Amino acid sequence: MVEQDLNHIFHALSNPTRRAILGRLASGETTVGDLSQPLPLSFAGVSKHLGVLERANLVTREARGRERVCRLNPAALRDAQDWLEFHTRFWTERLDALGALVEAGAGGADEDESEQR
Amino acid sequence: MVEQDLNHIFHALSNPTRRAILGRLASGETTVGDLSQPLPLSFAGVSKHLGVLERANLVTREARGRERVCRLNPAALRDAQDWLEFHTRFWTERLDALGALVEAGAGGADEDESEQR
DNA sequence: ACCTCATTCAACCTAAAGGTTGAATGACAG
DNA sequence: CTGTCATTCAACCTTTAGGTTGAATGAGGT
Repeated sequence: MVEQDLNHIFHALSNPTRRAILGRLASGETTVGDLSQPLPLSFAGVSKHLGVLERANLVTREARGRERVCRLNPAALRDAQDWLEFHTRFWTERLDALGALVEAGAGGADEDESEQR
Repeated sequence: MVEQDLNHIFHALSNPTRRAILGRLASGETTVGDLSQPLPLSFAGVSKHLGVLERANLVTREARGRERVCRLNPAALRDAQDWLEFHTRFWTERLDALGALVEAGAGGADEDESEQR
C-alpha cells in the first residue's frame, strides 16, 4: 500500500454520494441500476462515482449478463483505517505528553515558552 | 458532527502534502515558515493547504507576534476514524456473514444464486 | 434479425483544487 | 517612522471533479 492509494481512498471517501453508495453496498451487492435508483443523479453520474470507488479499490464491478454487480472490498477501507488509527494514537500520545509537561512543569507560570526560534 | 465535516476531513486527508504537514505537526507545533521550509511549494501554497486543514478542523492557527503557530486538533481525526471504524466493522460482519452462508449452504454447488431479479 | 435494457463512453460544461506570482498587512528592530 | 520579516490576499492559470446529455456497446428476449 502506497501514498497514492491513500490519496485515492480518502478522495473517494470525501464525497457524500460515494459514502452513501458504500453504505448501500454494505447491506449486499447490487447492480448499478439499483444503486442509482434512489440517487438524484443520472445513471452515467453514478457510473462515474463507481469508477472513483473502483480506482480506490473500495468497490469491484463484475459483469453478470448485461448488468454489472458491485460489491464492497473492505481491504482498502482497512488501509485508511490503519493510517488513521496510527495517527490518532500517535498524535494523542504526543499531545498528552505535551499537556503533562505543561501541567507538571509550569504550574501556572510559562517557563515552557522557552523556545529558541 | 455532520456529513459536511466528513467531506472536509476526508478531502483534507486525500492530499499527500497535507498528510505530510499533519505528520510534521504531530511532533510539535510549528510556524507556517518552518512548515513550508522542507516542502517543494511556495509559501502561499502551504498557507492554502493549512486553510484546508483548518476548514476540516484538523489544525488550528494562532497568531504569535508576526508568526502563526499551527497545532494539531486530534478531535477531527477521531471523527474520521469513528466513521471508518464503524464501517469496517459493519462491512466485515456483513461480508463474513455472506461468506459463512455461502460456505455452509452451498458446499460447492450454487444454490445460493437463487436471486429473483 | 430485431428491439430493448443496462451500462459505459465521449464530449461538453461549470466549479473547485492546487499551484504560481506580486501586492497588502501587520509585528518587530533600528 | 522606516525597513524587514512572516504571513495572507487577490488574481491568475491549468488540471481535476462532478455533473449533464446523447451515442455506442453488448447481452437477452421474441
